[in-house]
Amino acid sequence: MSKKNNSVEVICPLDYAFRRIGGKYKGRILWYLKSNEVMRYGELKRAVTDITTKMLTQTLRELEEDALISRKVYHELPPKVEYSLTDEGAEMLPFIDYLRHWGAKQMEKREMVDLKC
Amino acid sequence: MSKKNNSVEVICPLDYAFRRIGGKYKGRILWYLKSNEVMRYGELKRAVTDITTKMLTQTLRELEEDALISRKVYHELPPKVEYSLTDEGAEMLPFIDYLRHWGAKQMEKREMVDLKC
DNA sequence: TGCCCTAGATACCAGAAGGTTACTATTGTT
DNA sequence: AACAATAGTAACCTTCTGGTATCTAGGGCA
Repeated sequence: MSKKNNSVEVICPLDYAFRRIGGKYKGRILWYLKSNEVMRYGELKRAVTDITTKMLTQTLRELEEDALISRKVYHELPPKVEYSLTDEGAEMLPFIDYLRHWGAKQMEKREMVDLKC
Repeated sequence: MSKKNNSVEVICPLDYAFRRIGGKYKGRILWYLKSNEVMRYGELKRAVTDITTKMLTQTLRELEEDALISRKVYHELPPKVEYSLTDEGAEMLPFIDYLRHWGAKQMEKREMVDLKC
């Protein structure tokens, strides 16, 4: 998320992992990419209903920097950019699945309404 | 984390789950509780080396509100309070394990120093 | 009497994360 | 000539998260 590249970072792996997949939209983006193999910028924008272009771009850049997704630019007009999971990103899927199910179960228990996302 | 109890919350289970276990120290606290069965406030304070009393108390309250840990007060002097995982909290452990290992692997790949926490 | 212990509470503050709005380039279409 | 479509940028502002510092109760102990 943030990048304090001053000297050697000594941190807890759990914190590190959380920072890499935390953030308001990262989980959902990875999730959508799982189901769709490859998605264009606009498709993602429509999928993550409440995201703004600023946040989408920013989040995609962070995920790319972290090697969880890859970005393929087609030099065409109008522009076309495709996003897909990398192998490292795909490794996060079991974990995302687990969290989704757990979250859904908890929400049910609390009678919260599940916005199927 | 935050509680905006205005009307019915309609959210994505993934977001919901992230909010419940996100936060700077939640993962680590759950992790320590896993290894120790039950821990006192002061023990946790010493375990989570960089946490302040404010953040520890706040985080414990949130975890308790979310039913991930339980809090047992002994009415003694000096005070004694024990924290332990609930069943729901224990359900998070596989996920925490997964994240920890993934984080450790990634850190190794990036030659970062693992502060064993 | 004053200091230590435990398990916090409280007020105030800084910085990070995220939101809003407007703007960009380039080509095809009407 | 104006507009649509795509994939963004940039400046600015607000909110949220976490940090700092100080204070609490109530008994044991020197």
